[in-house]
Amino acid sequence: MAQIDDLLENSFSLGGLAPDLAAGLEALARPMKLKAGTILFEAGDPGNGCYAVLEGSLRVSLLSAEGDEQLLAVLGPGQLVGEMALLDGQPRSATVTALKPARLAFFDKQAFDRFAEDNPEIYRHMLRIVGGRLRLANDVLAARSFLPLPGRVAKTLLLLADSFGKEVEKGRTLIHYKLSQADIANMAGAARENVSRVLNEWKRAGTISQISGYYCIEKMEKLEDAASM
Amino acid sequence: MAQIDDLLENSFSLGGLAPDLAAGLEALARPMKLKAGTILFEAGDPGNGCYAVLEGSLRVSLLSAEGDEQLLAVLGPGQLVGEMALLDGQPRSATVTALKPARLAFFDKQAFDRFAEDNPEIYRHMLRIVGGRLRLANDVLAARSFLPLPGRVAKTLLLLADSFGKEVEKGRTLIHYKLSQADIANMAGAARENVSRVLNEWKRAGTISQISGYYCIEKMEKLEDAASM
DNA sequence: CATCATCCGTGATGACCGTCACAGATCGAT
DNA sequence: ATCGATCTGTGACGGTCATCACGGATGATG
Repeated sequence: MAQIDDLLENSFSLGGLAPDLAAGLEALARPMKLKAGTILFEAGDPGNGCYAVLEGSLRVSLLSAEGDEQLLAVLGPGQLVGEMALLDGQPRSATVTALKPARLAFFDKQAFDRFAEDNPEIYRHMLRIVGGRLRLANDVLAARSFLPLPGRVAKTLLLLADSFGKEVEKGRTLIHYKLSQADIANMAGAARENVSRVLNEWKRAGTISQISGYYCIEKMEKLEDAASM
Repeated sequence: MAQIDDLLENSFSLGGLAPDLAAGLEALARPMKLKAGTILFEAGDPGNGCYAVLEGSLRVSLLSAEGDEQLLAVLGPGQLVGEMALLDGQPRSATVTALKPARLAFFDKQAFDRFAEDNPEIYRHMLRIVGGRLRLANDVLAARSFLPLPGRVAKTLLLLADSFGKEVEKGRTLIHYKLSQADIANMAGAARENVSRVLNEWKRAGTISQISGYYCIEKMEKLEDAASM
């Protein structure tokens, strides 16, 4: 359980809690595993708690009746998911799946509520997380509204770089997550074929590159420029 | 100040607070007026507090560099706006304007923070509000991703009916807010001309009508059907 | 290493919808 | 009541981008 503790104390999303709170939360957490390719929950399901990612990554997406996907986010270790269910009793608003095996910590709604009643400061923390999500959502919507296809792809890469980027060298940012063109297309809201064309153009121009399958941003400015509204 | 009190206790957004909390908030509120056509704040401004609408209505929107607008919401009396600034210290993420004169109650960030420290239950309340906004944002993004133009217009009308609809008669819902086609277009993410074509088609089919300028939904199912994904 | 599944590149085609253009309608203001 | 300003209806045109089609690359798996 030490690892959960570590994450709760150190991660971006869960960090900043007073030690006694983190300890209290740790006691609530129920560790669990998720196999590759399985669904954690689907939009419309009743929400009975939330999860923290300990290891692996989860994809959060909206699905249309025809099976089209709008990828909202890919969450790595330290991120919370499904937290909305703790607030209102509403059903889950998105679908969450694991591509590769993942380890999670589950927080039961009832237990969490009881804990929060005694430690209401925890809400302040949740507010910051949910607020951040809202900002992100607005940002994505703005991109969708104002930017043409290449701009949306640029925006997508920049967002991914925020979550998974490692500045491997001065000015070069590696996106340390295995992405298919289809993934990028589903985030940017575009057809895979056109994403392919855009990415290749940028590769030829030296704006981006691929290092053993991982995308690498070579000229950040070019992308920022394409993504600016 | 009795009116503020009324709103805080009765409104959808602010209701449900324990009476002593509502009273405490009332003490914090600073009444203010906004003239027609003025900007309350713009995206990028530092956020120093939040506002509750007492009278009139505000439009929340994102603006592109070229002046295009993405209307996120129209808020009527009882709604909170600018609450994100209370959570993190981030700048405002959207622009809020008043078309017609409005009366507001302003909550200063510092004062609010101090109050919330003593009454942390208030955060639970904020969470429900922000969570609702996030759900809405995802919903709008899904519509943008999956629905063709007519579907997005239908969705927009249904959303507006949620905020401003009065069931004037069995099955007929009047949207009690003055909307131009341009407004609807800016919410739906479409060109005004095409919105015009869609609305007229629906008028001819008897799906909607206009009563002294206000739109009225005659056949809700038709719209729901068009907006379903 | 052979086979199958997925992923990727690229052309051709055309639909959807944004833009332009403009006339008629509506509404406030003087 | 009149004028200007804004809003609305409708046609024509063209661009962006989704879709289809398919061959080649890459990578998992027995």
